[in-house]
Amino acid sequence: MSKTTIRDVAKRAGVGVGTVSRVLNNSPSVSEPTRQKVQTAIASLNFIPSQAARRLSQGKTMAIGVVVPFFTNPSVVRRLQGIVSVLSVSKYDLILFDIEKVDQRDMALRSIPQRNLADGLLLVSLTPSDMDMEQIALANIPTVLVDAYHPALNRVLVDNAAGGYQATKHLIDLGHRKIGYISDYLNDPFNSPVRDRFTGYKRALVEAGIDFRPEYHCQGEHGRTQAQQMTHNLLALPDPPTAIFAYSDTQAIGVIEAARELGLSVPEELSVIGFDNIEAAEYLQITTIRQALFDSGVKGAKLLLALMDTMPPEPQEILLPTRLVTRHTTIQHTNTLQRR
Amino acid sequence: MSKTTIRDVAKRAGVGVGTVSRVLNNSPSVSEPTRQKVQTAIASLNFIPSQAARRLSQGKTMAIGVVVPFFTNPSVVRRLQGIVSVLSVSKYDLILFDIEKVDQRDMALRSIPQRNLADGLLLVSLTPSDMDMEQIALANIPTVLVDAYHPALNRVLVDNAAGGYQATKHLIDLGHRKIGYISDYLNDPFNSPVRDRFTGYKRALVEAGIDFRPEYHCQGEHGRTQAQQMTHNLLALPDPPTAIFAYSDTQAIGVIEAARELGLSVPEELSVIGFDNIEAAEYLQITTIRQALFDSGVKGAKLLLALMDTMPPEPQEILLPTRLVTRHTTIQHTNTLQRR
DNA sequence: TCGCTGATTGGAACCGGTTCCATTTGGTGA
DNA sequence: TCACCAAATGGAACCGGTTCCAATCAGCGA
Repeated sequence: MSKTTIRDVAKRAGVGVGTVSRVLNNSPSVSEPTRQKVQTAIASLNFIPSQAARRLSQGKTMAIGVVVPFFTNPSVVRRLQGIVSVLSVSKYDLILFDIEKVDQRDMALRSIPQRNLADGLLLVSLTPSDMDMEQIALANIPTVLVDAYHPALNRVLVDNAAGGYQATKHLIDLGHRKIGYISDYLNDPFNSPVRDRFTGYKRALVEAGIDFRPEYHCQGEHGRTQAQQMTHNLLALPDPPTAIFAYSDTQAIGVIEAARELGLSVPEELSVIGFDNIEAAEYLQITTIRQALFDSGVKGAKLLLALMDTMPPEPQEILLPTRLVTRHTTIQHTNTLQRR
Repeated sequence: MSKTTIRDVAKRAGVGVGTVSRVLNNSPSVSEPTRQKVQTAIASLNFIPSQAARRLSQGKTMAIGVVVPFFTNPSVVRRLQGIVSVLSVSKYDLILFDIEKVDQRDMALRSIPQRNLADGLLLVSLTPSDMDMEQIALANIPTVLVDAYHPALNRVLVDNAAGGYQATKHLIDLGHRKIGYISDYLNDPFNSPVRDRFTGYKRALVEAGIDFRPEYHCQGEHGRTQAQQMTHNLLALPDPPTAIFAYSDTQAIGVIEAARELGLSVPEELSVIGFDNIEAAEYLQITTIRQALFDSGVKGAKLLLALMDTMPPEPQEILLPTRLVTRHTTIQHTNTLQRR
């Protein structure tokens, strides 16, 4: 079927292959009558040029690789939506890689740059190790990190420390002194936001003259049910917190579910603040820290496209702000209310 | 740079290019000592074979194209997650195409099959026209529709008519007689589920001896706010419905918001049932019709992979069932309750 | 009329793999 | 010792575009 090649077209049109190629690429140095002849031949033969051949001879793939962890995570999806919105109107194809397991991570981050099947790379919420970095540098392929940091790479970052601070400050301003923090594992080398938000949390406490209480910090796998379990642990403490800052909205939902199970009303008996402002947070009226998820994808993709034209020597950094969104899961703390 | 080719490797290892190629492809007809030599050379030269060249000479792309409309739609995302979960552990790369605008649709559906940059195609929630079909047939590329129908194509379908029936039946069983239906435009040629669910809705009414009232059916653009507006219209009728069946959970959320604005309590004064069972429906405790979103993606991707091995002459069809999930937005209708 | 220039055009070489055919080598049975 | 066969290997041809250089041609000034 589609075995018609540029040579067939050339023969049919009575011209050389070079001329056909020129017509295909809109080269200005083809006379109008010739162009007509070739185009007629192309149409009558139903010819479609082979991407693969073009890629090989040009050395360009016209594709951008997007690497995403845990494609089920709503905030990752939102960032990806931003990326897609930019790339779908660009001339580049989008090749999507999903990393679900830790061991996939290393393999992928090492092999993807090398297979040179993409002219550019976007890594979403994935902090490359120095070893990964080596492969990326070796491949010499323009790369942008979205929601991840490496000094040698271009990046779009969210000010997570500020966000953590805002969240905690909000609770403090509401009169809370006993504030729990539920998060992913702090020592995950590939997740730096978790540490940044924690830093903000502690800074807000210190500023308010509140001692950090290690037992108020729970860490575990990311997820709603895990957060639910951690909340049960927190609230079972002899002196439980009156407010909980959850690392993500997904986890905040788990916190709220745990409270419901314990018969605690939110926010009257327990204030809860999340992070991300995913759509569900709006539906559930969860107070949260908004970060520009969609926009981080947009910015990252645009930065990459710009870099692919002219690679600046210095890695670029775009820092996006966070903002408190007050809804109905946080409220003024009143000492009079007896809990439990 | 990554300009090392198979010939460099061959020279370095003191063998022929054919042998290097054989080593790369794990051909059994290479002696162990030779394989060692070649592998050493590969490692020392830091050689990575070029995908583009391989694709050209093999005539295979090792990629699957996935075409998705409105990538912001949660149910589409969920299906895509299913697809990704299968493809990310396959040997195929995933090329993602997003179609946001109607005019993109035609262009994409016509050009994507032709550019033969993929060995297989998955179309999600996109009903191809006969003209599109022509292009697909012409390209002779294995294709599977997920949540869309065309007699000539393999497909994974959800029993939307049954789902529409279940939803309506549920409301009827609860004693409702005045049941609104809020949906996308019925005459959208590319959206067949909207008609199927409507069919189920009417069938349930007929079976129960309830006359279909055209004024109870609102159609409009898909979306939460649009549904919100339509609900206002419905509830402003002289004899408003006591229950509303929304075409999607997203729209059901809009319905609930409209009810809240009007001071109507759900479900006491207005029962609401959605469709899809997206995650937000669980959080919000919305009664809905569950369809296997994620699973439809999984099934579609697996079907495609199977087809790419052996293409059966007859188009395959997989029909997935729907199931009522009762939560807290529907309740027994009581005539005693005076509305408005 | 001739030489020169710029605009078109033809087509070989190339991109970097795979494949297949020819050749070499080692081993086996008679 | 020789014929024969299977295993291993070398390398030219090929996949289908692009690119660049050489060739042709028309037009123009001298």
